Amino acid sequence: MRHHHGPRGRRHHGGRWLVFARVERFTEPALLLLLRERPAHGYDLLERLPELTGEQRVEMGNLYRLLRALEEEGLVTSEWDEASPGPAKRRYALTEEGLQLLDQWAEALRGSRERTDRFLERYAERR
Amino acid sequence: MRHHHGPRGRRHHGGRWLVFARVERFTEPALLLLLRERPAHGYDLLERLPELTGEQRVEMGNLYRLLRALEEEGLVTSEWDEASPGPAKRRYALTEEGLQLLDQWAEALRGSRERTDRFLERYAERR
DNA sequence: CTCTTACATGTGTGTTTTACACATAGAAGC
DNA sequence: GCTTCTATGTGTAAAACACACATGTAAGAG
Repeated sequence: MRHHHGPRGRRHHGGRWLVFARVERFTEPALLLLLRERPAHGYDLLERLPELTGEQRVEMGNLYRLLRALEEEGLVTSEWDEASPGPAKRRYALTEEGLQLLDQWAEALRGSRERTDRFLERYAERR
Repeated sequence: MRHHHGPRGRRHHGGRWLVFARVERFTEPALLLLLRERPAHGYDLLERLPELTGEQRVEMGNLYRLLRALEEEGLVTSEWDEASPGPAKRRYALTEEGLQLLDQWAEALRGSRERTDRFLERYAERR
């Protein structure tokens, strides 16, 4: 069994806290941005996501589920890529709706950045 | 029953997406920062948190649970405040461990800010 | 004195998100 | 034949979050 996860973004290690702060559901906008640059399949996105997320790996299981969820919502479309060699791959492309969602994510992320800035400024005061 | 929440940070409204991007578990560092400034009780923190989180209200239920969890971990201490008037209030104060965790959160948030910046720069390219 | 409102601290629980383990299969190199 | 890389998935438990509701003190209005 051995299923015991600690709290999400932090753990105690070597007498000191190690914290990793992430934006909630950040893989979604990261995915949309990569797909705006060019259509791609899941495994390809899996390799390119860490450039944006800063994590070693994104969970592949959740990634594939997210892609299918986005397709159900009409934010991306997909089709089996018959042409290219190797195992069958499903090629995803951004829709107009997905592009609009990406725009909204970008605006929301500017807001998040401002809040983080305010936090850090307030943190820097009164040391 | 009527318990159906949509996806976390976004909803479709009026033919357009409304997205709100938050850092995971952000109430924790916000709480620690407020407590570094001065000891306070839960209800007081509840009113001052939106300055940092940017949300209308933080869920009070989760806030009180978080405070007790932080105490169990030795990050804050508390005692009933007998002196002040009104309903009994539990006054929380930051410990040395809590202060160290706040420092790590601040560093992690600088990392998150940088990743957000990179995302937004990449988003701004190739319009 | 009774009623309402503000203060203050909680519990219960359903839904969503994430982490981790595991399954399946084609193709390429040795 | 065997292993590794590519590629797409399923199962599920823990954690995080949203929403509803419970409990009790005190102050002010009438």
